[in-house]
Amino acid sequence: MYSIGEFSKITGLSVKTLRFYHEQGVLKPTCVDDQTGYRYYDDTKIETARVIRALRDLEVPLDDVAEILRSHEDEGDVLEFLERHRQAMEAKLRQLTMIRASLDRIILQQREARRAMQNATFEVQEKVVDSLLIAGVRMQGRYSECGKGFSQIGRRMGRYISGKPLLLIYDAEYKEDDADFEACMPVSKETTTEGISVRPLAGGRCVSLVHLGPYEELGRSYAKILDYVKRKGYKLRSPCREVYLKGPGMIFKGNPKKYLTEIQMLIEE
Amino acid sequence: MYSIGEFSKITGLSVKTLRFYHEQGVLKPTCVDDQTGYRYYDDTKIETARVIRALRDLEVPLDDVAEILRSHEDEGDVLEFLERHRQAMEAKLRQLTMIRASLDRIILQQREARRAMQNATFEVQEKVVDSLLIAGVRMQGRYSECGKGFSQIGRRMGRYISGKPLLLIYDAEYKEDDADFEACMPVSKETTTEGISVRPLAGGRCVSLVHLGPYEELGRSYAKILDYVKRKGYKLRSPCREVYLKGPGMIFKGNPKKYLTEIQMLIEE
DNA sequence: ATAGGGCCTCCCGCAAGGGGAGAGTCAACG
DNA sequence: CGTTGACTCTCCCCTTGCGGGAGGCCCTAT
Repeated sequence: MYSIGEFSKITGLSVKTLRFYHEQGVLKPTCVDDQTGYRYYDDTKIETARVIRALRDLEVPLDDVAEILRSHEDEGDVLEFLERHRQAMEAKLRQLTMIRASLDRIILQQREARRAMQNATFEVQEKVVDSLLIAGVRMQGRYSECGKGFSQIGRRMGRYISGKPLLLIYDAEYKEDDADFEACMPVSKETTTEGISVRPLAGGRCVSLVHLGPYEELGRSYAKILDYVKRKGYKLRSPCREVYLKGPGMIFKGNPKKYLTEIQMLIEE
Repeated sequence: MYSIGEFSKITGLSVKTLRFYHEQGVLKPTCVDDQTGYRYYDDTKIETARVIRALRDLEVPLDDVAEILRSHEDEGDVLEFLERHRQAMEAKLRQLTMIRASLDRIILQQREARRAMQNATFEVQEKVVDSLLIAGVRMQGRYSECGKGFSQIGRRMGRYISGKPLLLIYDAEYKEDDADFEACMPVSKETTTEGISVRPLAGGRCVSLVHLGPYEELGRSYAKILDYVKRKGYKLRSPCREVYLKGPGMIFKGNPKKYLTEIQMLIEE
């Protein structure tokens, strides 16, 4: 017979834990001294303790452990128990996997936003953009409505999004209330989804300007880039693009004064 | 201004949760009526509530949420916070993955044991065993020591184990104290590991007998199978094999009277 | 006799709320 | 103006699986 301290050293379960297991009826001492209340364990309890440890290491709830130990005679019950527990673990695992994926997306997004902030010159530049596969939702109305389109794409294509959201603007002139535009996300996989157009978007030479500040002040940057285009005598190819390098994130709305938006206007060569 | 019930419907956070968040200082009402203690929230709190929801959905601890909201000005801090949180989630995920793998192994083992119990005839049979890839630890001493070898293989090769443990017995005659044997596990991948020999084990025609009962009684079945071999005039090929169809499991020691052990003796053709 | 360690019970704490009791408040309806 | 039903308040206990500590009893050795 072992005292609780000795038994604790043998099994690796803390004294507190052993008392708790006694209270819960999971692992009862072989005998308890009436006078002193001292708990004593014998050798057969070592095996029981090992079983409990094994099950707890598998994160089986203590109540279930107790039940397993009670109906231990029939090994078939245990199998079904374990299968149910596996289901539970699997569910947790799926949830954690999704959380990790979300975190990865958010972190990547933040990192890119930070890099974009460092690289931005806030001057008109000429560059070549690659063609890329996009998923888009064409909309009419106010630009402020475009969030709906982005979230629709996010819900349907979440796993395949591979870049910054962008807006294609089909109007030749600025319209406030009845604009014609398309909310787009670069995607890595060509899937067919109702209401969402997945297709390649052609690249080419373009003039580009990164705008720092809230969307209401985009007009200032448009003026700057259009002035540049006019001086150079370039001919524009519709639609014009806005790439949201840094905007309201998935968690924080952020500070609009720090939003970064790249205006891209493709030109004919 | 919204009452707590209205705000609850707007944000999807329960009234209880809102009161709790107030108590924890995570989301304070815009004002509280001195007389009645009623909490009132304004529109700006909706955004805060959304942020909290987003972070809680990512299982960020409430204390961290509070800290994030306090130091919300600097978005860089948030990024590091999220990276740390990702680490934590990753650790949990790894643990869960290991638990799931263990559960899978145990469940599969139990299922196979059950099937083996149903299929066993307890008569000597002749059959052909396939060759299979094994990981083995050669040992000298008592058979009861073989558990060490199996657990060593389990620790090193856990992921690749693809079948029942088996023992190769190199002695020509029965030895008690100084037996020469090898604890083996079928594995799916040929890896090199110190102290463990991974190699293919040749198959072939063999006589086989499934033994039901504790290992101490194996002698009875050995007598039976050797008698059969002698009557048939077969010539045996060393080593002899014991396959542990059902023995002490990873959780339960089980009932030795229900242990199933298959004795396989390969014969020359 | 006393000192030191071991053991006992009882209570509080953790994370993130849920459930409910008992009492006070608000808004609408007759 | 009174009442009623819905709403809200605080306070307390519950969850899981223990850990920490207080205050007190027990055992053995010197």
